[in-house]
Amino acid sequence: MTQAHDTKQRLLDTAQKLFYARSYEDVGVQEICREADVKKGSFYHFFPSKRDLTLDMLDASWKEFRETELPAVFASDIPPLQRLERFLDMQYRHHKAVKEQTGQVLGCPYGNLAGEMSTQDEAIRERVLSIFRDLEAPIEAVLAEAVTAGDLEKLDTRATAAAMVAYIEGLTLLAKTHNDPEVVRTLGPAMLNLVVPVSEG
Amino acid sequence: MTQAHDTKQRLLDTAQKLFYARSYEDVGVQEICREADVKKGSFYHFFPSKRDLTLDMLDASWKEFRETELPAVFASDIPPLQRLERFLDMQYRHHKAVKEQTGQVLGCPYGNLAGEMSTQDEAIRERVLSIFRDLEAPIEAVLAEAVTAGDLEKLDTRATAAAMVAYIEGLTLLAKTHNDPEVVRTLGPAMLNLVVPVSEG
DNA sequence: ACCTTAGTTGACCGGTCAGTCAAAGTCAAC
DNA sequence: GTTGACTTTGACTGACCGGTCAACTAAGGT
Repeated sequence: MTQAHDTKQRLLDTAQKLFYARSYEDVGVQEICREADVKKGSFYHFFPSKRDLTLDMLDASWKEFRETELPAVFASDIPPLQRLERFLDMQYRHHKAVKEQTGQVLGCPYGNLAGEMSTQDEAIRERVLSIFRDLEAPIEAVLAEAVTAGDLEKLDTRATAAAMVAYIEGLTLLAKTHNDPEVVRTLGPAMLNLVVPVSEG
Repeated sequence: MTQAHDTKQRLLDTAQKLFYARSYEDVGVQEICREADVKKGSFYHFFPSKRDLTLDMLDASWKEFRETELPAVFASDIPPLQRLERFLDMQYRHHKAVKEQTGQVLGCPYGNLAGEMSTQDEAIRERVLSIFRDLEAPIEAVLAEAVTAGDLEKLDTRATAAAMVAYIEGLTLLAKTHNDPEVVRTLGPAMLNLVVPVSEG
């Protein structure tokens, strides 16, 4: 009974790991199966296609991140702007740890997929888009709180949150290209200056 | 005599177009050859491998961009900070035009390749890295000029230029994920706030 | 005991992958 | 007008791609 659940979960976990370490197209279902110790027939018992596995993997991966990592980072135990710094620090430590384990900076699993697949698979593009939007929410909340507290001039919290997500993604891509997590540490704090004023009209 | 040069060039141009529209792994040398009307044997006469073609393509593509587009954008006919705005506007217009032609925002050809290939091919990663570094130079020059002119507080021009490249890349990836060039237009100007202060010590 | 259902297995499909090769064609220099 | 370097050609390799399928196993419900 848990065996089936386990097989499916193992496929999801393995796919997540392999896609993140390499790319969607470079990893075949054969390899996912080999690594997860699952026969190919079983793969297609659980998922109608590689693409559907990917969609499920994105949902599961983001759910996990949003429910376990994000609340801790954006918890109200420190002032709002410091939470953004904590978020940046978490990013830095993540890439540093990954580099120590694998020898490489792997970038953002969602950004990687977006860059590779947005023009190729509409469903995957939309899934990643909704993840990006999801990430904007707690950032926007923090910004609103900072404005209320008087730590920040009035600004377009929605647009600024989006700009910050863009900056994080770009920074992560740059760190991947440099293969150096320090890029995130040194350039990260500039994110706090990234302000979009309230649009007039 | 120019026939050979032409065949090679056609392969380069076709590869550039196809890689940009899709991805490195999704485009095979067979397809590049078909599209360029070149037989596969000829491909391997000119390039030892798909990877080497890609390296040559990156060199040629960046050389073209750096020598024809960049000088116009960063020309000294307007104040330094306005040149950054002109750069952003050029980006916006590019993605808008591409979307009108193909129906899709394709992102940054270098960023796409970096995201897909940095963990897979060291040579490609390094080539894109040197492109990113190359792009930082004119931005850094503009920043230095703006500081001299008193338009900007003193800042770490090198780090700020890198942060701006990161932001552009992130913005472009976000626009690709949204499949909407307007992301670049609305969020672009925030780049000008992206300042890294002079590091103390 | 029997049937259903979920899960598993491995052989199999047509097609494509990057890359190889030997032979033929082309053309300029001598 | 022949040589030799450059270029072109298309058939070929072995591996792999995503996906299919029918047969099989195991467990539960009745």
